[in-house]
Amino acid sequence: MSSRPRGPAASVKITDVAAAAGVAPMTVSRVLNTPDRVSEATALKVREAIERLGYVPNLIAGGLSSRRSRMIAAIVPTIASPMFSAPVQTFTDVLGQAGYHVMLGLSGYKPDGEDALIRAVLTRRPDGLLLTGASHSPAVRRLLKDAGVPVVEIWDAAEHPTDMLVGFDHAELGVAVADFFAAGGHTRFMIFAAGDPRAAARREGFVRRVAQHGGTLVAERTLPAPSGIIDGRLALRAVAPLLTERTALFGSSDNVAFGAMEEARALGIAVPQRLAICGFGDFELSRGCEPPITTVSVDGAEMGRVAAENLLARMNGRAAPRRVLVPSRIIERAST
Amino acid sequence: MSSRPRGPAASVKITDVAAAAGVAPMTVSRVLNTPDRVSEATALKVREAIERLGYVPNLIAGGLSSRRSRMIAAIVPTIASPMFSAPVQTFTDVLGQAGYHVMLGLSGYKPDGEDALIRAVLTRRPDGLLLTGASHSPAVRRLLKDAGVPVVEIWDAAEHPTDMLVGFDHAELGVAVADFFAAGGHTRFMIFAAGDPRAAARREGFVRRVAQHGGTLVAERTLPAPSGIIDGRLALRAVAPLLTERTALFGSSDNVAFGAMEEARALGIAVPQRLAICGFGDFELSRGCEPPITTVSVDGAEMGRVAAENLLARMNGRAAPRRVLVPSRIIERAST
DNA sequence: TTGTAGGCGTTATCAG
DNA sequence: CTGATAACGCCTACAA
Repeated sequence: MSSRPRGPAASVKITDVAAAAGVAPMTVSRVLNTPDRVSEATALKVREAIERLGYVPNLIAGGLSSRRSRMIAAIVPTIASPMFSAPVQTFTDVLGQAGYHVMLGLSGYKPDGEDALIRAVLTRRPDGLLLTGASHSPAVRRLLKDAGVPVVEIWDAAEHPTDMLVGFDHAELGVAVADFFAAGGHTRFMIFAAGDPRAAARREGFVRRVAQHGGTLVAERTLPAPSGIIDGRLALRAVAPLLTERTALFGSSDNVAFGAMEEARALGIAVPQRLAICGFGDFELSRGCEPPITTVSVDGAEMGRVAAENLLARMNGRAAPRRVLVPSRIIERAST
Repeated sequence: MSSRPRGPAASVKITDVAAAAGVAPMTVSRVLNTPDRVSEATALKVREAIERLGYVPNLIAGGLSSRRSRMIAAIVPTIASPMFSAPVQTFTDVLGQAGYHVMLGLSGYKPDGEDALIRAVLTRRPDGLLLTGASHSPAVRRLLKDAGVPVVEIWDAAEHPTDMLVGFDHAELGVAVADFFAAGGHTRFMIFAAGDPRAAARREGFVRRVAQHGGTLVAERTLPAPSGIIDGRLALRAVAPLLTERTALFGSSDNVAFGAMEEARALGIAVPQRLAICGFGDFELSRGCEPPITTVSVDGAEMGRVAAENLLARMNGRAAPRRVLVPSRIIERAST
């Protein structure tokens, strides 16, 4: 570990600016943080000095003193999927505009990845936390409560969120897709579900409802998380021999659905005549491919935006809803 | 702005642990940061106290004191594209394992987005910076030099990087694609290029080489950045009337190439017979679709990994290469 | 191997 | 509206 000699500008501190402007350090601080509490004349002097010296405030010091880090941690399984990159993108944008920075935590899909990450992240004293899903270890829940940090959970709809939640019910969504297929006259069903808890919930709802409709679950495959196009292709290839009659497939994501569709084409299985396909996520792919794929749309970007706004409200001492359910809806396209 | 009363655990500080363990605060610090300089016996006592009190170290305070924030800022245009989400993903993973956290900065595609972001981010005194591309405003270059922070630039191959660079030459890559098409006997060419500087460089190399081969540039379209599947479809539809003879198309990304291919199918234009298509990025889509699309592979994940490692080397006082060129290669598939 | 003193750069608080 | 003072919680540097 080498020590860290910094360049000239980084060593300019608030006292230097204060001296140069002929005011107290506290006045410089005010110019930066609460400009309306400073006379225009002194503010001008101070800003000139800041500019001239190339002063870059040190928010580490500021954070220690004020006990507000102005940082938010966002913990998602991965940003490789639009499922999570979309909310993180808008979350970061909205908070950035409010002067907050986002620390990115990637927990992967191992259940214990999150624990260590949250523990590590709390070390930075974030002013708020974005978590994915609402099922966390008891240790984590206690840690979060002790830390007293506002938390917003997305992509899930637990009855009792840790703190705040912006999400939807995956099982319900699975039910809706089963109903949609049944309304289309389907009696034979398949599902390709990824191994993560949320995909499992969608599967559970779907399978349960299929049974209620008296339908036949011809086959189901569990895919790795996160699952992709190739996973969808392989899964379809594996179940292809069972596709003797008209069947409805619910894919774990639009990528999976697309992969299944491409493999069906390669195998000469007609979509939607012999195989009807519904995806999940409304990725650009599902409406850009040919034929476009029916999917369940949940607005990830919107989830990120609302999560950011609720967190901001909370951090500014305002109230924020504990539980926001975002709408999900089936977008019917040519694949069904 | 409300003040921030924290829970019980957050108020436990190193002095509390020290008292509970019957040692000096400095000893607790050593147990945490340089365990080998502490006897096993005291380390045990301290760890027990940490556990019992639920102590969560405050890295803000530690950072102020040590002048090392253990944070790295990663600034990319967006994480909505695999182009950038892949390197950010591995970058974050590798640094996370080394005890660093990544602050995410999304600069968009407006040229001035980066300036403000870098300025804001330096305020946190990051120990290192990841930037996208190597063309930054003079103001930024000066700011970075003054800050004395290690910087690694990815996705580009400027002759004189700001500090370190892990990338490749986009113009050269455009040339290679033109050569590849020419070797396939093509004489008519098209390109769909996004508006960002790197896509523009690929276009420049491609167009230049096409001319050198005496080929005809039948058409070109500039797409918005970031461009997607739909952009590719629309662009192809616009130029379709010109596709009277066998033509080779270079797309700005695999998404664009895929969009073009789907639109061609919809219009009854045979791929690859009448229209040969090469994409860029080797996204999963290009090898998962039917037919799979020829593409230029650049390993974004690898770029992120190397960038992280070089930054780590530098931060630990070791030497790191100024300029690493990662290989790009054309992966030939059925679309050409 | 462990402890002591002092300061990192800023802001809350109170006084003027 | 402006200033003085005292933390914020930890680590560097030195000493024992």
